[in-house]
Amino acid sequence: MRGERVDIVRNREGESERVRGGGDCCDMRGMLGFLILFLLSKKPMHGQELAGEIAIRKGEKKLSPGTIYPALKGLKELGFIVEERDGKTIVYSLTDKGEKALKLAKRKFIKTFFGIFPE
Amino acid sequence: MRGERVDIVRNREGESERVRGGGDCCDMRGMLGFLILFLLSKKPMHGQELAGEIAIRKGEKKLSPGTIYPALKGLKELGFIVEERDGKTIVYSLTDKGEKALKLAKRKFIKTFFGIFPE
DNA sequence: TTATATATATCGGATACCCAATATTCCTAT
DNA sequence: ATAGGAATATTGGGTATCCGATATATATAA
Repeated sequence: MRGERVDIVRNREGESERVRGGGDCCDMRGMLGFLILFLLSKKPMHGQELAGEIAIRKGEKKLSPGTIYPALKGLKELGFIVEERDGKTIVYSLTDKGEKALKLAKRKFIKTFFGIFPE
Repeated sequence: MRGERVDIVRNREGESERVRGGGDCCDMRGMLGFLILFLLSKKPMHGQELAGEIAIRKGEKKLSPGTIYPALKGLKELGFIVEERDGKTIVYSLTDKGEKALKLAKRKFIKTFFGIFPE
């Protein structure tokens, strides 16, 4: 089926559960640009590397090329990231503008979701 | 203009900056259902109360009725929340199913955004 | 050189998020 | 009873997030 989103999640007993995206509650879309900026701020990466890192964090399959490349293109057009070819790959890193934008977005994110993280 | 999203953010100098949603970086949409479940898990609330709480957290205007009510309707149809009329308002609270879904979603959220929050 | 594998890029389509505007319901005050 | 206000609800439209499929480019291996 097309567009189906499935997660593999480990429950308390260590069994893997197969559930609709976001544990059936909400699909946890969104904030892709934010997540990309955050990850690139820690380490410049190329597209597939980024997709792999996001997959690990989300516990999902890698984002399809139709998701990751348009997202990178958008951030580049906004002037938040720059690309540098490195052999077969294109390594992305934050610009100063991207750093500033990330900082603002982070502040907002933390305020919005305050209390979600266990102390 | 329609659909325009603007935030008011205070910068380091305490001046208020007017920026496109999410600090110009990414619009921070998404996860509305998740945020609603989280807030309701702390305290049952009615629609406008919820919208007010979200506005404070995001530093934005209150979500429009066209956003908050369909979101609540969806969560209700999924069986995650129940409503109880209280005079003029309808108070929403989590069901057991909603609690479970929130728990799973929280786990995923924390894993996805690990490192965003300053320790 | 040619084949293969990987990374990058684009396209069409589906769904979720979100808004402003409008409509409806319900309580309360007059 | 009725007028006003607040909460709730729906509608139409715009954008972002996603997917799978397909196409292109590049490096490496045969």
